[in-house]
Amino acid sequence: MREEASESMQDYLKNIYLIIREKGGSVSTSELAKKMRVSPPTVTSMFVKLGERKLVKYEKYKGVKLSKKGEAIALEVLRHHRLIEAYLVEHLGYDWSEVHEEADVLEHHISEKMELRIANALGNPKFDPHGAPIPSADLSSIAKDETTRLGEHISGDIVVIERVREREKEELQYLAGIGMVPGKQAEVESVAPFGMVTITNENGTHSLPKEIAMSIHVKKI
Amino acid sequence: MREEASESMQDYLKNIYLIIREKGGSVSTSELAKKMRVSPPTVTSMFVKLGERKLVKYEKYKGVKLSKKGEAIALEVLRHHRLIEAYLVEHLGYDWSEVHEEADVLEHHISEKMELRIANALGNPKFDPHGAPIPSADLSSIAKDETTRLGEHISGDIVVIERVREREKEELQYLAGIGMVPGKQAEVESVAPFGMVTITNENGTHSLPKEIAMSIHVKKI
DNA sequence: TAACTTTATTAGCTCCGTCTAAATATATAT
DNA sequence: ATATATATTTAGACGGAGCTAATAAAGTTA
Repeated sequence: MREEASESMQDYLKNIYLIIREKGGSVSTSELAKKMRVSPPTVTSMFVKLGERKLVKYEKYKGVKLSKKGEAIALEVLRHHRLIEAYLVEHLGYDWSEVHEEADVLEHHISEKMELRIANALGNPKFDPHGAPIPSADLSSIAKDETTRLGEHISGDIVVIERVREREKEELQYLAGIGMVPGKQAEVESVAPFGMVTITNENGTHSLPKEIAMSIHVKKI
Repeated sequence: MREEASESMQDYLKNIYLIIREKGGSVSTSELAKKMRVSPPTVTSMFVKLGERKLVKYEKYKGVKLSKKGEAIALEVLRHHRLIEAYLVEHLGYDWSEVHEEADVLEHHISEKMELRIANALGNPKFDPHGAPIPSADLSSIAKDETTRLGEHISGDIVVIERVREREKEELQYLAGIGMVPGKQAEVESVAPFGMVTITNENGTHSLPKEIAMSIHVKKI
């Protein structure tokens, strides 16, 4: 499956998928250029190439959407990424916050066989250590997101953390340090006009900038 | 360390190292081209590039030798390769004969941190599942080869297998099937003039072509 | 040693993924 | 509605790693 796309193409497909899953619609040149830290012309030329290979539907000046095949490749890479993250935490003693870079590389290089063995060793998990859903082996499904963002809540809400989106390692380490990891509870103390959220949990009271609060997926209880 | 060389360069360095370790001297263009399945001009241009980067000493028409730095990179990659092979067998249930391809890819993509964790998980082994020595973490040493080749022995010799060099997966599977794996014993029944070696072990009597017999490292007992 | 064979190098091309600078489309604001 | 600002694409270049065809050096043999 993913052998039909180069490592670089796989990366573009994965990032297109992630952006669309988060905001829907299509992905623009500049959006992707920023996310992948390449120049806009590089993205344009990749859009053309992916379009020719029918991995993407590309309309000039209107961005791309994934084709069925493109989505399958994206899901396969994402499955690898998240399984690897889980494996590194469960079996090699990595910390939750430091698995991302390693997985970002290895996701392109493990075989089908290794994917299977890793999944088995983990008991075919449905979520990775950040709480992100792992696509199923047949790439047919991925758990639907039924969470809200911490940044959308109001004073008094008590929530349980379901997922923390991938961010800089230092930010994740900080969150881990204050107990804001999947499975833990927190109560929203207040929300400042500019979006700063203050919460209290078993570790005390902490304030989080809006952007961070929007990266924390929760369920109200 | 190895970040100073591209994946492709790492591969050349590793293969140069392996050839020199086996036969000494220097490595010729055609030798390496054959081993790596690329054309001779491709090898020549890589020799030039590695020479410029001082990873190799290249003399026109006389092949290459590794520099200190080139050897260190080769050893690092080899350490990765063999640790990964060992890990796949010990922790992910791979068979001895099927780990090579996976390791050949992953050797270039694991981080220092992962190398360390894998080595620890394995108890810092000195040999991989084929019996090949694993370079030490500081790349200063690699176990000296004190074995002979099965193909060098004569009728009546009883040997214990120390190592089976990497070959085609099917060949390794065959050898595993007849009990010719590191740790097992065998007696040399006869050696035909064209080098065919016939041995008897706990699985019965088997004949091996010379080339295979030369890939099996043993110690006489 | 001269002729021939084998091995290695040079020349020049290709594809991939990236870039910058210039041109053009689209979106926004006066 | 026009001018300006922003986003996107086109044009053209580059480095990496590979290839084939042509040339040249080294090695071998008569």
